[in-house]
Amino acid sequence: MAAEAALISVVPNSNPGSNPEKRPGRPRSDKSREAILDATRKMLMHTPLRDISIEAVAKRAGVGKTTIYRWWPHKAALVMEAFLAQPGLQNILPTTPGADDALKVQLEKLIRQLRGQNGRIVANIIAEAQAEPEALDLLNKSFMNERVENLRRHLTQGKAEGLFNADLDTDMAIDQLLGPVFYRLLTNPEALDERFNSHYPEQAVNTLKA
Amino acid sequence: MAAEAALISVVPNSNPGSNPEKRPGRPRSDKSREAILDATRKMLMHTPLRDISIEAVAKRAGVGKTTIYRWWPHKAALVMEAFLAQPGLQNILPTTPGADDALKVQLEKLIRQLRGQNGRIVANIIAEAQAEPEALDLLNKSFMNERVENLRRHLTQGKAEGLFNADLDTDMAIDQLLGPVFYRLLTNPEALDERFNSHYPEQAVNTLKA
Amino acid sequence: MAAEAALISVVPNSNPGSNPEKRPGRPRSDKSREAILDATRKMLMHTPLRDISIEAVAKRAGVGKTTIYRWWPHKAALVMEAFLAQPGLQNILPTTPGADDALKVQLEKLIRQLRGQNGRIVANIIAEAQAEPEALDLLNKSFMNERVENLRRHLTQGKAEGLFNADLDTDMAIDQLLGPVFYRLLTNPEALDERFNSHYPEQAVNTLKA
Amino acid sequence: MAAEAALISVVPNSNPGSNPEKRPGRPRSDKSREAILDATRKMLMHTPLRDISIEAVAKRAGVGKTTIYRWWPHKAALVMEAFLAQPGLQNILPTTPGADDALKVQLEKLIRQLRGQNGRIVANIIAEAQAEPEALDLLNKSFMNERVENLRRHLTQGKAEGLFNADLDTDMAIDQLLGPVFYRLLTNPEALDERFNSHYPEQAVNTLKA
DNA sequence: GGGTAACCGAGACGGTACGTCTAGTCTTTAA
DNA sequence: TTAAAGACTAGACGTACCGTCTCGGTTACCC
Repeated sequence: MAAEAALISVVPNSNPGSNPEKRPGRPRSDKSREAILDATRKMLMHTPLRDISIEAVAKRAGVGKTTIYRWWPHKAALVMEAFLAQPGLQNILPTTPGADDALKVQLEKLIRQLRGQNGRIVANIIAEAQAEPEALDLLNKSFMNERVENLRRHLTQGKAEGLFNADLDTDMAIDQLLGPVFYRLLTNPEALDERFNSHYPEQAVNTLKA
Repeated sequence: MAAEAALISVVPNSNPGSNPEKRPGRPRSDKSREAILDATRKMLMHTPLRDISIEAVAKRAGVGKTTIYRWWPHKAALVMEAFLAQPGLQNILPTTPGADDALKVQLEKLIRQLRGQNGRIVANIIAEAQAEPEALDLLNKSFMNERVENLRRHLTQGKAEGLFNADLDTDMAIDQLLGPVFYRLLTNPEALDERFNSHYPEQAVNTLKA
Repeated sequence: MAAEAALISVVPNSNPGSNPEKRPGRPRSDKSREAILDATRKMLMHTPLRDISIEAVAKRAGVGKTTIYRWWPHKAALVMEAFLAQPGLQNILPTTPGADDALKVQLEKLIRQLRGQNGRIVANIIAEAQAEPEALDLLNKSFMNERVENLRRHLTQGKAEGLFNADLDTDMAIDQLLGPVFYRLLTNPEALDERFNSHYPEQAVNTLKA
Repeated sequence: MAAEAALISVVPNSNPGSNPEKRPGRPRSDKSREAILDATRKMLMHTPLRDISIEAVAKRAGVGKTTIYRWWPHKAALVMEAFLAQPGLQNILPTTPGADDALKVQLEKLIRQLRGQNGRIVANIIAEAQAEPEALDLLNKSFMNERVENLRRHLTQGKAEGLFNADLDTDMAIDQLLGPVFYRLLTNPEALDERFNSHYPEQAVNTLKA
């Protein structure tokens, strides 16, 4: 739910008005919107993002191209909405007592989310974002930030508790935790395997300890 | 020179035979080859990889499109050869006494190489490689591996010397060192700044210490 | 006008609906249509059909290639429409009293139309049609048939009047009249000269007489 | 045999010198020559002339492209030699007593030669020749002329015998006989059928009679 | 028997055009 | 009045051939 809200606030024009339908003119077709997102989702299953064209999405959705261009500024925005609005990508975490355990749980959850199909899609979104600076922002806002902030919270707490060294650079520590995961995702995705998932969080968090 | 050799062995057909020219037919034109790589290099200076077309490279190089397609299977392969065969990307490192210092020096060198223009290009190559599995291999073989192997050597040595914990997973440790660098490169390139360069290698290597 | 109508009914999609424009979406651009036909006509003046490329037509007309491919299935179809829709190719004949004179007039008119530039174009269309069976149909429907039918009418009438032998095979007689004209056009175009025009119709029609 | 001689004298460079092999250098390879003509013939069986490329002929014949370009100036020249040098295309006619019968026999022979596969090829050659003036000459010299001259001989004889009107224009009469055949071949090849063969020569020759 | 000349195959070269696809924009009708 | 449909210009894609060229070699003749 948090994800949904964040997404909506991020994708411009996604919901044209907060008040329920007060604007003049023909209203947006929800059928088209769903058809577009559906088509996108289905194509993401078996096609690299690079090879998905607005044109193809429009054709598959039975919709004019303009309808897509009106509501989403980039392919990246469309894909992000289609992708993130699916179940299993929310970042709801159980509350755990220790800051170190919380970090580990967060990392495990992330790795699990990035394995297989979904991982490929995220990798492709990151790739796409290299040529579309706005998309990079969108990616950070709709996917990265909540993970980052969660890590930051626990790191700060851990520093306060003396679990981690007080002069540890928090931003850098966050990147030390997340970096290896995305590095594998992008340069050697098969290495993001079960073994990695069961050892990496432990080793990564422990090396940060005071 | 090591880079050159590695590259040649990696790009298929780049050197058609190891014995000096025994094949029939008109031999490959070195002039064209250079013109193509030159044109590619120049376009990389000011254009995002996504917006560089084979067509444009051919035109700028004064060469037929076929000549490019004959020798390079992808845009990624072409770009990789053009980019990596330039000076300043070799990974020649001064020999340093301690394994920990050696690791830091390697990381600093890498960060310096990935800042600015070159960093954008590498990021774009990684992005391109997401849709072209062969290109990912090529990237690993021609750029990543020498860095990785260098780190591995020093990590192994460090473990032998008791500098690092003996049961540290070396592969994972390598990714812990490299991951954050590429993670920033891809998701927040401005963060790959001077400050990062002067603190990250120290902090990263130290957290690995026994 | 008859030619125009015939042509339109023959070229598929040329007029997308018989009712005057009720479909959604942007309507076909008449400006583009005219520009394309114009460009084609102008290129036909000085270039053999074989050397006219769709690409060049598009460029000269200031039009996207797709627009041409959307509306014309072949180069032959395009050329045929461009060529036949020009003035001087309609087959309006003065009514003459005798069937034999009518035949002569029709042949003279045809020979005059096929001399010079226009003849070359028709010859090229016939040539093009050898590799494109659809184009052969189109040629027959839009150019040949009206001449053929006119000849048939007068031959039938002539047979009824006893001017020609009653058991003359009409189809064959038509080909006996037209054949030599096209034969010269294709194998010896210079022979389609003034002398031929002033003697052939007379001799051809007379040999058919009872 | 006459055909062979005529052809050789027509295709330039086909026999590089009149004296039998006195020149220095490696002599022309007859094996390659045959392979090229064979390959061409085989491709003509099932491919429209337009879609036969020199490149493909060379590959099929196991021959360098240059070898073809060295000896034949056009595709049309190559095809003409390949096609005409096959059996069944010589125009050897039994001597018949009457000039009118001789004409009929010549026409029947021609129609039989132009039915089916061979007819398509001739049509394609005529088509090709529209864009290649030299080829038109070659076609006339190597195929048309002997038929034309045969018709002329018999027409002249017939006029002398009083069988045909003395002031009949011979050239025009020739075209009246041949025209319809080629006209059907090019614009309506299915009409070149058995029925046509059994009626046309009779009707055509008879209409010429005094 | 060495030199020279013309041939041969292979195949790379700079080009042109193909017909398709996609990007974004523009111009209608439908709601 | 806005949405949606679909035609528009522009231009890259990767492929097929064009006709030319440059190799290493071969096969004759000529001295």
